Amino acid sequence: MEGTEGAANVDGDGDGGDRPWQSYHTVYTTAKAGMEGVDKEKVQRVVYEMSKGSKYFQNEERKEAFINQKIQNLRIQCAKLTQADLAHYRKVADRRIVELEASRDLSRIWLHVDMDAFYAAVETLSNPTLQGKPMAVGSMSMISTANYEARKFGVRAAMPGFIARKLCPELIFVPTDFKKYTYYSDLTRKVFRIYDPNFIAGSLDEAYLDITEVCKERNVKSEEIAQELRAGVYEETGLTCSAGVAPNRLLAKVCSDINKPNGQYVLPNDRMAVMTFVSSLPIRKIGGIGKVTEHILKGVFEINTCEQMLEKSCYLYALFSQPTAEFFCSVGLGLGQTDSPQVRFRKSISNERTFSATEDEVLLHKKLVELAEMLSADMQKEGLCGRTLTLKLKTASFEVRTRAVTLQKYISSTEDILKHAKKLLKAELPISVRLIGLRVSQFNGDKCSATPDPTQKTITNFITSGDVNRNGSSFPDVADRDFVSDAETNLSVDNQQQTSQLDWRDPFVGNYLSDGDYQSCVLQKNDGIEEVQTPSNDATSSHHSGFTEALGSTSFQGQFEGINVMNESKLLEGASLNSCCQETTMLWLNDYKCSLCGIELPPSFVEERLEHSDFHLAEKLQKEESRIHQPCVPSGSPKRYRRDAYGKEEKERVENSANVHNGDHRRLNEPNHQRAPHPTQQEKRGSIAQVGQSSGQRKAGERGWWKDTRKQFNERAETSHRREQRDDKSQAKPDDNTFQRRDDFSERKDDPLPTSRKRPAFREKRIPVESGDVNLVVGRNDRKKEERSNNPQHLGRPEKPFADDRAPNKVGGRRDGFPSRGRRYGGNDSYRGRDKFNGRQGYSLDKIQTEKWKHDLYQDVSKDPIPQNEDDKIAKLEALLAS
DNA sequence: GCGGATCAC
DNA sequence: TATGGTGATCCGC
Ligand SMILES: Nc1ccn([C@H]2C[C@H](O)[C@@H](COP(=O)(O)OP(=O)(O)OP(=O)(O)O)O2)c(=O)n1
Ligand SMILES: [Mg+2]
Repeated sequence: MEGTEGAANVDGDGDGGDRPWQSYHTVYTTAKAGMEGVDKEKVQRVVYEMSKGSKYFQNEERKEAFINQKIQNLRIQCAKLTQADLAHYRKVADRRIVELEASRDLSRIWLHVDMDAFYAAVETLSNPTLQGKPMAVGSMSMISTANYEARKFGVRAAMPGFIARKLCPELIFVPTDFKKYTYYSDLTRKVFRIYDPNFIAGSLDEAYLDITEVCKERNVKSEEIAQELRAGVYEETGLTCSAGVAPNRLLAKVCSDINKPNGQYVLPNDRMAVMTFVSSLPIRKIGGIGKVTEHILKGVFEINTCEQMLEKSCYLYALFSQPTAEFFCSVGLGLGQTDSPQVRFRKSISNERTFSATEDEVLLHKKLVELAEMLSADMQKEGLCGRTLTLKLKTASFEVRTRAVTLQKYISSTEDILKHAKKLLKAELPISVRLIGLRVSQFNGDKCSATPDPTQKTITNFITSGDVNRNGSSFPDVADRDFVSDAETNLSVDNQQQTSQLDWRDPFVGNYLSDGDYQSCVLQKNDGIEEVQTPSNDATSSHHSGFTEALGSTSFQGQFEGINVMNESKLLEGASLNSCCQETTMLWLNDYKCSLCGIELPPSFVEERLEHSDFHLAEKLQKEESRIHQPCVPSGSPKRYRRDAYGKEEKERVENSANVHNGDHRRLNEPNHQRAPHPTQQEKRGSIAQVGQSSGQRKAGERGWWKDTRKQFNERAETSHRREQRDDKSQAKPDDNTFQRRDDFSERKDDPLPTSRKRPAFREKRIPVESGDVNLVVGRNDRKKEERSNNPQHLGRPEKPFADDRAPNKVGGRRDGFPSRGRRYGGNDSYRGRDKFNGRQGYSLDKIQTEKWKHDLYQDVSKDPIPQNEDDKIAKLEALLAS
């Protein structure tokens, strides 16, 4: 902590200037285990030298500049807070903290186990001659992970191989082999199951086990279980792993990293122990707090440790959304999830490929076909059908773009996917890209293994088409019906003859619409009826889908719930106002909240308030005007128009034939099912790196700082129980292979119940800031707003890698072996917890918006935030906290 | 619903 | 020469 304080005088950070290599984006997260003793500065310099000037680097710089701008804006907002504002947020924050404290659950014992240098260790098992030599799994382009010998040189996961080789000329590269990793992963899970049949598998190499019962039944200490478990894993696989034990998953994960290579650390279920542990813990160690979040918290609030989250809590509540601020505070309290998450199903399936940047349309088309085929195969393997297709492109300059369409029909066939993907791609066309990806989401209920073939589809479409037409959305078919594609083709061809668009003839023959087609689509639509309807349709559509989701999906529930709450609160709160002068008068309730939208705006934000009231006025005028004029659609540039037309077209279709389609699909889909959900869950790892550099202040002591922390933790532990939590590496030496059978894992089925915390919707606070404007503007041509970050799911997470390793394609060149696809999802789970403590945050600084929860906060404080019946409890906790 | 972004492994 | 792939979630529109 001492070092931490020093960090307070951060300043602008020394990037840029004399030591450009220290810019935080060049910092590979060197905080990972095994980086002790590494000359970080040297690594930084090498990385910088090797990257400097590259397109990749330039893009990183661009992103960093953007974030720095955001930091600036946040600082400005901070500076604007008056004493009164701070007092207000102080109150809000304190109240929340007390409530969070009240939710602390120390009854469970969680163990997080994480294999050491997993892929590398497995490779070493296969080839013992690699032992003791610096080695990395991956290629010259990208490294998946590196063994500890290599880490001494600064080599690490996600680092391009050519840079790694620069750092360590003798580095041995081993290609990835996911089958192997999966095999060993299964072996480890077999051991995990012994201690917790419902363990939560994170990725291939990590898992969370609730060992509460085992400890109780066998009357043994958690550390003994950890020892035993690790020994068991070693015996079964010949691989070493590390474990962390704590009262919740978030901390267990942090603990498993403390004595990382082949060690363990136990954090007792004791509040003081937890608070002490967390007090000096760097925020970056927390899953969900990544490079950007760390940079922002450090840059704006000078927060380096979890404890400081509490110290700055009022600022956090003042500048971020409640869920975000709450997450941060919960981290400061060392809270995390302790329940057993419910099974979750995958929400999307995707695939993407990187290749040498090209603008060759034929080539791109080819890629698209391959992706569509693979994706379709994966979907059918799992019996999935989805209605939203998203195309992802990464330009030669590393800028990522996504374009999506939501269809009325659920699709899964290569043809369907391709048909729409081509349209999306074409709209972006002339473009030089280095990556193309496809993703399908919005699954039909869940599974729909049926519909795997054209046959059924054809029938469905046939029926569908009739309905669609009946509804008047004539053109629409293009997008949906498969069989109709013939018609579509014809149409397309015709148009092509008329309008042309040679470039696309080859690759996209028949399926693609030329610009002319788009236009005619639009025209047809207009003729058909639309425009007038559009407005109302949109509204309906939106509402409808929202409703549906709320009913069917837990994850979205919160959102809608939130909206409802907002409305209600509006009504409640401003009842007297709303009922009579809602539209005309805007008041600042309690001198903080807008009576119309609920946004909270401190009195000191004079300009913002004026702007805000102007906004409502404008809104009102606009409404009135539209009432008079009605619809009419302005169109932008041709290109843009094209896209819009496409999207709108789809939307309408959804509306018009939703019922019919749903019926059909349901029938088709229901049948199969089987998706063994194996709820793997995972957590992220918070270890990391050193952005430290960027903050000049702690540069010197940084490495030592955390190291010391580790030492402290160990000492403390030893002192109290004298047990060596740290194993000697002696115990395990991954040498001989021991492989055996495989197994599969089980899943967790408990249903957790939603607990207290409402879903974190991570919005930010939205304090209007004029500076926000600046920010927004900063965005480039298209837009770009600000950002946010989020999430960790210390919970579920699907598993990713999978054995397949399907040869990635490469176009111009090489290809690396990465997990190309994550099948194995058999179940996925990924849950996420919408629950409590997952990290996420959103930073923004943008305009103003109505922030519902903000109001909630306000109400909480000024009215009656705390449930009566809990007063006592709270009071007690308060006393506890005070002590 | 869409697009941009973060995070994790 | 050369900077990955898969999935989830958030936020502001
Ligand atoms: N950006 C990343 C990070 C990790 N992995 C893969 C390779 C790792 O072997 C595996 C597990 O990730 P870990 O973060 O647990 O890293 P290791 O197990 O390799 O090392 P450690 O000993 O630090 O756990 O996931 C990857 O492909 N890409
Ligand atoms: Mg690991």
